[in-house]
Amino acid sequence: MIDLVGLPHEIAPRLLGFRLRTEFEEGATEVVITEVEAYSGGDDPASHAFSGRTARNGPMFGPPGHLYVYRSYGMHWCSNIVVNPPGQPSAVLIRGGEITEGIDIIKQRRGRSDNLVDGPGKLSQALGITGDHDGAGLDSGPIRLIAGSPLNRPILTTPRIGISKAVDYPWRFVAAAEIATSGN
DNA sequence: GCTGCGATTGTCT
DNA sequence: GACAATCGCAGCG
Repeated sequence: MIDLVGLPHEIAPRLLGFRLRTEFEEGATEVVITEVEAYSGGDDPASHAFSGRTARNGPMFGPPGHLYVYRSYGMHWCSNIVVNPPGQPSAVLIRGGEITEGIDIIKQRRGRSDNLVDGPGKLSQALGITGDHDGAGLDSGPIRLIAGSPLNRPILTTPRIGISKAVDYPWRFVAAAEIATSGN
Protein backbone atom coordinates (compact mmCIF):
# COMPACT_ATOMS: atom_id res chain seq x y z
CA MET A 1 0.00 0.00 0.00
CA ILE A 2 1.03 3.56 -0.55
CA ASP A 3 2.54 5.37 2.40
CA LEU A 4 0.43 8.46 3.01
CA VAL A 5 1.78 9.17 6.50
CA GLY A 6 3.96 12.25 6.74
CA LEU A 7 3.91 15.96 6.19
CA PRO A 8 1.45 16.85 3.42
CA HIS A 9 3.91 19.05 1.53
CA GLU A 10 6.34 16.12 1.46
CA ILE A 11 3.77 13.56 0.39
CA ALA A 12 2.06 15.77 -2.20
CA PRO A 13 4.88 15.80 -4.79
CA ARG A 14 5.22 12.03 -4.44
CA LEU A 15 1.63 11.66 -5.62
CA LEU A 16 2.56 13.10 -9.01
CA GLY A 17 2.54 10.17 -11.41
CA PHE A 18 0.04 8.19 -9.34
CA ARG A 19 -3.19 7.19 -11.04
CA LEU A 20 -6.66 8.03 -9.82
CA ARG A 21 -9.23 5.64 -11.22
CA THR A 22 -13.00 5.42 -10.93
CA GLU A 23 -15.31 2.64 -12.07
CA PHE A 24 -18.96 3.59 -12.18
CA GLU A 25 -21.98 2.54 -14.24
CA GLU A 26 -20.73 4.27 -17.37
CA GLY A 27 -17.36 2.52 -17.26
CA ALA A 28 -13.81 3.13 -16.06
CA THR A 29 -12.06 6.47 -16.15
CA GLU A 30 -8.50 7.11 -15.06
CA VAL A 31 -6.01 9.98 -14.92
CA VAL A 32 -2.35 10.32 -14.06
CA ILE A 33 -2.00 13.01 -11.41
CA THR A 34 0.18 15.91 -12.57
CA GLU A 35 -0.85 18.81 -10.32
CA VAL A 36 -1.50 18.84 -6.56
CA GLU A 37 -1.60 21.15 -3.57
CA ALA A 38 -0.87 20.34 0.09
CA TYR A 39 -3.18 21.48 2.88
CA SER A 40 -2.17 21.01 6.51
CA GLY A 41 -4.04 21.61 9.76
CA GLY A 42 -3.53 24.08 12.56
CA ASP A 43 -0.36 25.49 11.02
CA ASP A 44 -1.99 26.28 7.68
CA PRO A 45 -4.46 29.21 7.67
CA ALA A 46 -5.61 28.30 4.15
CA SER A 47 -6.70 24.82 5.19
CA HIS A 48 -10.31 23.93 5.86
CA ALA A 49 -9.05 22.23 9.02
CA PHE A 50 -7.30 25.33 10.38
CA SER A 51 -10.11 26.26 12.79
CA GLY A 52 -10.73 22.75 14.00
CA ARG A 53 -13.10 20.01 13.08
CA THR A 54 -16.47 20.89 11.53
CA ALA A 55 -19.21 18.98 9.79
CA ARG A 56 -17.59 19.62 6.42
CA ASN A 57 -13.96 18.80 7.08
CA GLY A 58 -14.47 15.59 9.06
CA PRO A 59 -12.69 13.31 6.59
CA MET A 60 -9.50 15.40 6.92
CA PHE A 61 -9.31 14.22 10.53
CA GLY A 62 -9.82 10.58 9.61
CA PRO A 63 -7.44 7.88 8.37
CA PRO A 64 -5.21 8.50 5.36
CA GLY A 65 -6.01 6.93 2.03
CA HIS A 66 -9.55 8.27 1.96
CA LEU A 67 -11.23 10.99 -0.06
CA TYR A 68 -12.17 14.42 1.22
CA VAL A 69 -14.66 15.97 -1.21
CA TYR A 70 -16.01 19.48 -0.68
CA ARG A 71 -18.27 21.82 -2.62
CA SER A 72 -16.54 24.88 -3.96
CA TYR A 73 -18.25 28.17 -4.87
CA GLY A 74 -21.59 26.46 -4.48
CA MET A 75 -21.27 24.49 -7.69
CA HIS A 76 -18.09 22.46 -8.08
CA TRP A 77 -16.81 19.38 -6.30
CA CYS A 78 -13.12 19.27 -5.39
CA SER A 79 -11.30 16.06 -4.50
CA ASN A 80 -8.56 15.64 -1.91
CA ILE A 81 -6.58 12.63 -0.74
CA VAL A 82 -6.36 12.48 3.05
CA VAL A 83 -2.81 11.98 4.35
CA ASN A 84 -1.15 11.87 7.78
CA PRO A 85 -2.16 9.84 10.85
CA PRO A 86 -5.78 10.14 12.02
CA GLY A 87 -6.27 13.25 14.14
CA GLN A 88 -3.62 15.24 12.31
CA PRO A 89 -5.75 16.84 9.62
CA SER A 90 -4.05 17.08 6.24
CA ALA A 91 -5.05 16.52 2.67
CA VAL A 92 -3.70 16.83 -0.84
CA LEU A 93 -5.94 18.58 -3.36
CA ILE A 94 -5.87 17.00 -6.80
CA ARG A 95 -5.80 19.93 -9.22
CA GLY A 96 -4.95 18.37 -12.54
CA GLY A 97 -4.03 15.26 -14.49
CA GLU A 98 -3.72 13.59 -17.83
CA ILE A 99 -6.37 11.18 -19.05
CA THR A 100 -5.25 7.59 -19.52
CA GLU A 101 -8.60 5.85 -19.82
CA GLY A 102 -12.25 6.56 -20.54
CA ILE A 103 -11.86 9.79 -22.47
CA ASP A 104 -15.23 9.36 -24.19
CA ILE A 105 -16.98 9.03 -20.83
CA ILE A 106 -15.10 12.07 -19.57
CA LYS A 107 -16.10 14.17 -22.57
CA GLN A 108 -19.70 13.19 -21.97
CA ARG A 109 -19.57 14.06 -18.25
CA ARG A 110 -17.87 17.37 -18.96
CA GLY A 111 -20.10 18.25 -21.90
CA ARG A 112 -17.12 19.43 -23.94
CA SER A 113 -14.01 18.03 -25.60
CA ASP A 114 -11.28 20.39 -24.43
CA ASN A 115 -9.92 21.52 -21.05
CA LEU A 116 -11.22 18.30 -19.60
CA VAL A 117 -9.16 17.87 -16.42
CA ASP A 118 -7.10 21.05 -15.91
CA GLY A 119 -8.60 22.13 -12.60
CA PRO A 120 -9.86 20.54 -9.38
CA GLY A 121 -13.55 20.99 -10.16
CA LYS A 122 -13.09 19.77 -13.70
CA LEU A 123 -11.08 16.75 -12.64
CA SER A 124 -13.70 15.70 -10.10
CA GLN A 125 -16.47 16.04 -12.65
CA ALA A 126 -14.44 14.14 -15.24
CA LEU A 127 -14.02 11.19 -12.89
CA GLY A 128 -17.61 11.36 -11.67
CA ILE A 129 -16.61 12.20 -8.08
CA THR A 130 -19.26 14.05 -6.04
CA GLY A 131 -20.16 14.66 -2.41
CA ASP A 132 -21.57 11.15 -2.34
CA HIS A 133 -17.98 9.91 -2.27
CA ASP A 134 -16.82 12.12 0.60
CA GLY A 135 -14.86 9.90 2.98
CA ALA A 136 -14.64 6.96 0.58
CA GLY A 137 -11.65 4.65 0.87
CA LEU A 138 -9.16 4.54 -2.00
CA ASP A 139 -7.88 0.99 -1.45
CA SER A 140 -10.94 -0.79 -2.70
CA GLY A 141 -14.29 0.09 -4.17
CA PRO A 142 -15.15 2.22 -7.18
CA ILE A 143 -12.48 4.89 -6.56
CA ARG A 144 -8.86 3.89 -6.27
CA LEU A 145 -5.47 5.48 -5.91
CA ILE A 146 -2.85 3.43 -7.72
CA ALA A 147 0.91 3.86 -7.44
CA GLY A 148 2.38 4.66 -10.85
CA SER A 149 5.85 4.82 -12.25
CA PRO A 150 7.45 8.16 -11.40
CA LEU A 151 7.00 10.81 -14.06
CA ASN A 152 10.29 11.47 -15.77
CA ARG A 153 9.83 15.22 -15.53
CA PRO A 154 10.97 18.07 -13.32
CA ILE A 155 8.59 19.02 -10.54
CA LEU A 156 7.77 22.71 -10.22
CA THR A 157 6.98 24.13 -6.81
CA THR A 158 4.77 27.24 -6.63
CA PRO A 159 2.36 29.00 -4.26
CA ARG A 160 -1.16 27.62 -4.09
CA ILE A 161 -3.97 28.91 -6.28
CA GLY A 162 -7.25 30.59 -5.41
CA ILE A 163 -6.67 31.15 -1.70
CA SER A 164 -6.52 34.38 0.29
CA LYS A 165 -4.53 33.25 3.35
CA ALA A 166 -1.00 31.82 3.52
CA VAL A 167 -0.60 32.75 -0.12
CA ASP A 168 3.17 32.46 0.16
CA TYR A 169 3.38 28.80 1.19
CA PRO A 170 5.09 26.99 -1.72
CA TRP A 171 2.82 23.98 -1.50
CA ARG A 172 1.65 23.53 -5.09
CA PHE A 173 3.47 20.89 -7.10
CA VAL A 174 3.23 20.50 -10.86
CA ALA A 175 4.85 18.02 -13.23
CA ALA A 176 6.68 20.39 -15.57
CA ALA A 177 5.26 19.55 -18.99
CA GLU A 178 1.74 20.41 -17.93
CA ILE A 179 2.35 24.04 -17.07
CA ALA A 180 3.18 24.98 -20.66
CA THR A 181 0.20 23.24 -22.24
CA SER A 182 -2.88 24.41 -20.43
CA GLY A 183 -4.94 22.30 -22.82
CA ASN A 184 -4.88 18.49 -22.40
C1' DG B 1 -3.89 34.10 -26.23
C1' DC B 2 -5.05 36.71 -22.21
C1' DT B 3 -8.00 39.32 -18.88
C1' DG B 4 -12.10 40.18 -16.29
C1' DC B 5 -16.43 39.09 -14.41
C1' DG B 6 -20.75 36.77 -12.92
C1' DA B 7 -22.89 32.45 -11.35
C1' DT B 8 -24.61 29.88 -7.21
C1' DT B 9 -25.18 27.68 -2.52
C1' DG B 10 -23.23 25.27 1.56
C1' DT B 11 -20.74 26.49 5.58
C1' DC B 12 -19.21 29.08 9.28
C1' DT B 13 -19.10 33.64 12.16
C1' DG C 1 -24.73 37.70 6.16
C1' DA C 2 -20.20 37.15 4.04
C1' DC C 3 -17.37 34.45 1.67
C1' DA C 4 -15.34 30.54 -0.81
C1' DA C 5 -8.94 25.43 -2.26
C1' DT C 6 -13.64 27.50 -9.37
C1' DC C 7 -15.31 27.60 -14.05
C1' DG C 8 -16.80 29.18 -18.47
C1' DC C 9 -17.67 32.77 -21.47
C1' DA C 10 -17.39 37.32 -23.41
C1' DG C 11 -14.51 40.78 -25.07
C1' DC C 12 -10.37 42.47 -26.77
C1' DG C 13 -6.00 42.40 -29.45
